[in-house]
Amino acid sequence: MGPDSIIRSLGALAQEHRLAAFRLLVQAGPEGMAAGALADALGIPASSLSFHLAQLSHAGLVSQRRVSRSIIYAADYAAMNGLLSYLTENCCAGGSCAPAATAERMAS
Amino acid sequence: MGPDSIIRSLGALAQEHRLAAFRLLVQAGPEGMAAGALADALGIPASSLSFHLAQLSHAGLVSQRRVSRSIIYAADYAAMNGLLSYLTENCCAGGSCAPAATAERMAS
DNA sequence: TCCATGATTCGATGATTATAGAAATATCGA
DNA sequence: TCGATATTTCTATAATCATCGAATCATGGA
Repeated sequence: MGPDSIIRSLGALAQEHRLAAFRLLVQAGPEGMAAGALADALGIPASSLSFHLAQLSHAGLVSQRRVSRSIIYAADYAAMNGLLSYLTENCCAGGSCAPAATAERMAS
Repeated sequence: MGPDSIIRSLGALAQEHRLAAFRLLVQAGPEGMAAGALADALGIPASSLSFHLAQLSHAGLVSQRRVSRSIIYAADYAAMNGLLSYLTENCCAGGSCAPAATAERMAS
């Protein structure tokens, strides 16, 4: 996971609607959510959402599969893992800013 | 740390020169680095770097202090911690994509 | 085949971001 | 005070990004 891919991922999440969409997909779990359901939940036009989903997809943060007429999007946990790993290893002075929440979860 | 601040932080890091600058600052440690030294290391004009540092600063990811004629920038580990915490808690389905690297570091 | 549905692509527009030289500001030493 | 140094602010320009209606594409049912 090179800096280029990291920058694409960061850029993909650095936008109100895309961050919200990704959070919804994470909540939705591996089942994912149809594009239409996402557009409804976010209250934005389908064509706008499609633009944003394309960026998340290009960054590798979401996967998509067609089920009948719907296209179902799902968060890619491995990609998110890669992003967090990069940030932790390269932007954190040897873990000195590893989130406490993660530490706690790891300990339990 | 609300979504607004998170988006600013993500956007601040989602750029080649800014990500590189932030990584250098993390490597530099709490002592930080002068703006000029950063510009040299990155090979970009001072005015361009100043623009980028302003964004990192606005996002709260770096602090600055004047020492004689130089302005020394330093990474803000607490802010980075906040960003990682948010991503882990809101974009990670209950820690299912917590980076292994963090887990290992926590265990040692 | 024809129509309705779910979604993407196209196209135009406005907004934001990146770049970098020139000018301005702040500090220090002579 | 004057000049040199370190940095930022100003200004203009180019490039990228966001929005959304209209047109298009894919699928399934009558």
